[in-house]
Amino acid sequence: MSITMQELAYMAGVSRSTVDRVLNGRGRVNAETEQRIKHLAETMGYTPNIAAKALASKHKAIKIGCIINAVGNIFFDEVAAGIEAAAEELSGFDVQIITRDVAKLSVDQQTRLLDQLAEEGVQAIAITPINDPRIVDKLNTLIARGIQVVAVTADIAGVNYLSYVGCNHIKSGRITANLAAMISGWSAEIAFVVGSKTLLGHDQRLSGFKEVLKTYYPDMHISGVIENQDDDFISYTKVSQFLTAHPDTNLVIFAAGGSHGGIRAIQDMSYHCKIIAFDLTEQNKQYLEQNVISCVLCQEPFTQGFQAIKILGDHLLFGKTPEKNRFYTKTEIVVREAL
Amino acid sequence: MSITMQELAYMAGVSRSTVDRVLNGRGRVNAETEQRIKHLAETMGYTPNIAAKALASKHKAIKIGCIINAVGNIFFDEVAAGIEAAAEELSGFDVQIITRDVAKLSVDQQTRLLDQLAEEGVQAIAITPINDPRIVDKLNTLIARGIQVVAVTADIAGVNYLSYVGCNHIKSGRITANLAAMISGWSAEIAFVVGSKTLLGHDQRLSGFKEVLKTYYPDMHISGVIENQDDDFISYTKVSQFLTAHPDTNLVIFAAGGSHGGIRAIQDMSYHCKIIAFDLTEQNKQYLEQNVISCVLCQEPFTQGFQAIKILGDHLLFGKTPEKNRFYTKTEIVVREAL
DNA sequence: ATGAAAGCGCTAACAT
DNA sequence: ATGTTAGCGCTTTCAT
Repeated sequence: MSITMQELAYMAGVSRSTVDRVLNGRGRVNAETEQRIKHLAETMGYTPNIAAKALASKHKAIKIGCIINAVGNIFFDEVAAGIEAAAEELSGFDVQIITRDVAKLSVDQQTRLLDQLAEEGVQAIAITPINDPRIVDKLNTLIARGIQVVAVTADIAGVNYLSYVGCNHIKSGRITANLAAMISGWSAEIAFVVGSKTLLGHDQRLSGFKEVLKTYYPDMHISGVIENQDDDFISYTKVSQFLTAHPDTNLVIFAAGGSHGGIRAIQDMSYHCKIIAFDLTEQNKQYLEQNVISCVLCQEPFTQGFQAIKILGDHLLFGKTPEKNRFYTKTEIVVREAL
Repeated sequence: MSITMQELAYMAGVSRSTVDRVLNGRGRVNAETEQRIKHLAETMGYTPNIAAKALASKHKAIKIGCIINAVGNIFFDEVAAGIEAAAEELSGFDVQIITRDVAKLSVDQQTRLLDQLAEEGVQAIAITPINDPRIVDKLNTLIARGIQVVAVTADIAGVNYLSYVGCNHIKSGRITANLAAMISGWSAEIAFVVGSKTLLGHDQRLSGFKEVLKTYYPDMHISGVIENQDDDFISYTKVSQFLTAHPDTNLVIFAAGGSHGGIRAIQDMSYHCKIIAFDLTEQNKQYLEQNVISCVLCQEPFTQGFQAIKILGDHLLFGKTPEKNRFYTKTEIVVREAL
């Protein structure tokens, strides 16, 4: 238990308020006194009592807006649960989390939602941003207005975020390659399914994957990249066409949504191959249980939601700015027995 | 932000203290009043303000003793780090963590340390207990005296713990089997290395492993179980002898310490086989990087230490008793690219 | 530029 | 059995 402000004040021969001003940068303090107190706090190893802070600043209301794609997707359900949990941890403060979740957003819709949140007076926003210049502009405008933004799950370039929270896609691609090699005996013909090549995350994942194949596994080849728009039916059609055209494929990797449709195609063709999928959806769980999928890679969706809100709360409440502006979640490898 | 005690008191027409007595079970309160207040709190959805609680009970000093095998073992270093982190989170309360860490403990030594801690007046103990009847007795005696105990990492039977925090060994064994099958194409001759068959955890892990082989993988056989006492040199000798005697072994699983010695033996013999090891020691990391080990299984040592203290703190400080008295950590699968 | 005082929600003596 | 009072360490007015 560290020293208190009161004690510092006594030692410095000033009042508690002055110490408060110095330590919280509220200004209006003699420069010399300021230095003296800062130094004192430093040498005495002062750390603020977080409980007292919480109690005292209870009336400081903060509003955080959230825009995540939540409906009917277990991944985002978990993100939402993480947000919930973080909000819970912030109870005791006057924080209000305004969630706007929609199944699938157009750029227009997302822009509109952002404007709405700004109007409602949020001081911070957690968002899974669409990779579009208009969103970049909009976010930068809001940031310029003093609204803090954290990007969750999806990263886009050109925005001055407080932080990005989500998967390190390159690394997850590399891990996928490593795993793919392990389960296929270092030799395979691979179909790599992504949502869209223009999606930053999916593309990076593919790059990471390729890098590792090139460096370590000369006998593993990508026979093709399939884009399924994260859609089960497109997935069904395209996978089925692809496998007909490339019957030597013996490993299919779903680095995207739509694994359900793709796997159904494989089963309907009675095609024999190994499968790796991403995200622990209900269907992927079942496929795992039935040994259809070898393993599923997860990206800690709960943690993503949790950390996004935590970072924002810490910033707004305690003025903490995260030292690195990227918070990477782990890529978890889930096998049947781990369910 | 929920309703406060003060408000409840006003609504019930009593004083704050009475509400406090009721809600914290301090007794000395009219049964009828008690019911009324309880009901009121319930219907109004009262939740205590944790920050205020922390502030007010600052002077309530608590002492927690820790006995873990810490010296020179990265696994327990991580456990210790978790303990540290939890203690940090409890700063703001007057908690004192007394750590007694020793390299390797005899039953006598552990008993003595327990007595010492009791004498120092700890209210709770986190311990990695030795599986011995004397320890069981000693712990139960302390528990009878009102000292709360949490078992970390190692579970032993017959003790009325507040909770066990650690790996689900059976499950980790099952996962190991699953993984082993994946990387060896569902067919292998396996050497399974444990510290000691009499160690509850290691034995359970072996059971889980066997179960899965039996159910799912008829072509995978355990050609032998090696006991290495978690010692690198015993490991070296025994593994080397075993492989000479069983030259068809093509997968070695180190479900114990001493993987370094065992792997060295394999390398010295220029023996070719796949390897799975437990715990991310410095050496295992290197072997992973060099593709000597296929993958390493981890058991979240940090989380183990963290949760042990958290459970104890929550109990002592807030009277929370965990609903389930087993907290299982995940079995993490780590591949080279994940390092 | 600095200080004094009230209050955040709760606990723990100390009354009654 | 119940109420009163004084803090816990901090923030926030409001004086000076």
